[in-house]
Amino acid sequence: MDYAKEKDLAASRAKVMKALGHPTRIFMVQLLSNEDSSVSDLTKAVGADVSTVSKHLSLLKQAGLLIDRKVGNKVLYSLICPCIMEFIHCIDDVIYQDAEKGLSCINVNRKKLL
Amino acid sequence: MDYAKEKDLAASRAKVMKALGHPTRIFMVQLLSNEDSSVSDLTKAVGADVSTVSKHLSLLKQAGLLIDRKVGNKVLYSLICPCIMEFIHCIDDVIYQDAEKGLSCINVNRKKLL
DNA sequence: TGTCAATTTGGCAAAATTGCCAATTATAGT
DNA sequence: ACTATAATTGGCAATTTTGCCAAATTGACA
Repeated sequence: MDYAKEKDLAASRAKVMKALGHPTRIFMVQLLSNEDSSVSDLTKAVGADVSTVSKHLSLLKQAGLLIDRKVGNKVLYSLICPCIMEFIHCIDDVIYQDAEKGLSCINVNRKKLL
Repeated sequence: MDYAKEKDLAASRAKVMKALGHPTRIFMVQLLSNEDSSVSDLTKAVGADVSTVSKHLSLLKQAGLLIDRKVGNKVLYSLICPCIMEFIHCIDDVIYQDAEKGLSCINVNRKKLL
């Protein structure tokens, strides 16, 4: 077997995952799921150098997760897919399951449905 | 504002995302969503050194995504949350939306619902 | 017990990521 | 045009990740 297609798909998916695989970046995505924010707002919230924040944002944009627009003096970033948060909540199952051992992910899901 | 809790959550989430943020690792997760596999099987599919594959697997295990069990001569790995694949499909929306510009993620989702 | 196949671990060099500072660009408001 | 604020970019050192080889470990089975 060659798996060429599956590997291509994996590479595309990995790129997006990787973008989300940094504490500061996923934190900013969380903030942006509440409201569009400027670089300076995010910089305050994150507590790092502006240049660092700016680079993280452009990486997220590059991954297809954010868009930006100029408003007055500032650049506002927004989530392209607000649905990305549902997706992130899905990851939380893995974290819970890790926290309370023995409780399978499926049970966690069932719990939430009840 | 302090955001201490949100930042903690972000860090936990980032850890899992990061584990999935590598082409080889997410490819193996894809394979494991079909059937449990041994290190040697995965090694063939991936086409890297066994030691490399073994290390990737232990990283995924460490992230809470896989478990392993010994069966005869081999170590079989399996997905703890098969639901992780739904979550991965969610990412595909971002990829599609990137491919066909102008089609928002929400529309892609609507399409799938129809 | 000895051997062999399967897997993990140690070690290391190459590559990639991260985050800060300094310098640059852009633009709103005076 | 000038100034001040906002953001991006270039550059670089420090850290982390990656992937291979070689060596050690594990367990099945003769």
